[in-house]
Amino acid sequence: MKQPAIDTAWRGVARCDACAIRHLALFSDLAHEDFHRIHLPIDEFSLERGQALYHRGDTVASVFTVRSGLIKLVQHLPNGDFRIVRVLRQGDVAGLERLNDRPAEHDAIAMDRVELCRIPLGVVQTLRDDTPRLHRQLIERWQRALADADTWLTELSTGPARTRVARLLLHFEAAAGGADFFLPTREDMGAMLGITTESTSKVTAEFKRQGWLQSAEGPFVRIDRAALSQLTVR
Amino acid sequence: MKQPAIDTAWRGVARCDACAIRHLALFSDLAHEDFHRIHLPIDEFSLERGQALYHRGDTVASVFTVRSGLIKLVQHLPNGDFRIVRVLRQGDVAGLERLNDRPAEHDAIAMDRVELCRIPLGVVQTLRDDTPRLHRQLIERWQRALADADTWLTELSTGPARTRVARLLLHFEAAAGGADFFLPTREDMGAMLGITTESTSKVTAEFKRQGWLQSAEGPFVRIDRAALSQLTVR
DNA sequence: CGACCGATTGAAGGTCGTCAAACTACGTGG
DNA sequence: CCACGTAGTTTGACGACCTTCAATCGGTCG
Repeated sequence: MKQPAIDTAWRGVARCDACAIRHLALFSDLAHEDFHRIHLPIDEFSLERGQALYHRGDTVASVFTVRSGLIKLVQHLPNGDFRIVRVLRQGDVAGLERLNDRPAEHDAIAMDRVELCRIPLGVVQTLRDDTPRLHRQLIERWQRALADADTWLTELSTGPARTRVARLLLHFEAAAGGADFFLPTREDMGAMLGITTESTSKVTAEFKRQGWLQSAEGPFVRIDRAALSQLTVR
Repeated sequence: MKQPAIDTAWRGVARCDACAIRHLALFSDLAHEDFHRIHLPIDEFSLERGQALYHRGDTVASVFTVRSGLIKLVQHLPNGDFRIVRVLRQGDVAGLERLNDRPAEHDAIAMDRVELCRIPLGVVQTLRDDTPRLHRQLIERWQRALADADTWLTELSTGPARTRVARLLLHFEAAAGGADFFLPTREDMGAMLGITTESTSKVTAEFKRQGWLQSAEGPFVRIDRAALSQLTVR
């Protein structure tokens, strides 16, 4: 379960100004000239499912941008319980709290194959104070993370199990832009919803029998949005 | 239930540099000269229990500092369910999202008598870009709000009801610096914990019978920290 | 093939939600 | 001063839902 943490396939120094997901990334608003001020290397790498990007308490000198795949932020309780408090996807930044010189607050674990960029803290810190555009982006990220957190509490941790699962599926579908999406393990879904793995399995199995949840290519699924929406109101 | 929102006892223009809780407030790091740059009036006012500071969707041109009392941030679901996603106390800032020109994301309601300062957005915005100290404070607040949100999800929305109530009580006591603290209504506690008012009442009543929760002066209570801590581990 | 991991299913028991009633504290008005 | 109304708390009975424990199944990888 516990991985030694980050040390994986290196993919070479990234060229941010030619980045394919630049419009989503932290540096989306930077002007061309701003990139000349980046001296420190930004490299691309990837993680396999289950590998840790960092652990709670770590003080790595980087933040990370998710290029593809899903990262779960996990928080543990002294008694062994744990919850997934947030899921990061394409364009999100992992390790924002490091910008304040605080140790990481969660374990960050890959939910499937994940591609990332490592951005040295120094790069962000120097750019932040000079370029209002980056600055605005950072605030924006913070804002979004907080709004997400509230949504999770309100929508995904409230009501009976079937309702929560339905909301989670609708959420993932919406985040994928309405397309087929990656269905997490039952254990992970349970940890997001505050219910057991078994309960999650029973509900998803029922949804499949009803035809409201169908598997598509690979680990992807598709849902009957209308049917599941019904479950969220009652 | 629904209050017309903010319009109450005005207490006069506040003098921030002489503020009694300045060390806790948003402007704590500002130098004396910075205060001369504040032209817009900052006024003090208060709310009674149940009154709204603002509602979801509002676009008031202010943020607010809590001088005393407790403010709950409430989020509603289409089906009528709702959760309290955070509680603001002395020194906290309400309406941070307004700094990004976003409408308020919650209903902000006084849990008891609350004293506040209204800070016009303009004041914060102009100071923010010039003074790194205020800037750091803002990031700091954001960070804390996010950490709080995660804690609530992990500790207060996980496990059986008695465990959650125990954790909530310990939380409130810790936030009060170990002193006697204000015990919210059962309904509010339930809305924080994701359980019903009745369940909350049954648990707190049992705690009282056990002597783990005793009422002190007025609406205040005191707890047996050791006993309640036991409940959080099992 | 055999081991392992995750998903599924079932049975049993406990917890919690629902519904309803009684009780307390408090403020209003007769 | 007391009656009454209101709002919040407590309590109980009952049933639904969820957790727990355990077994089985399916697929993947060595």
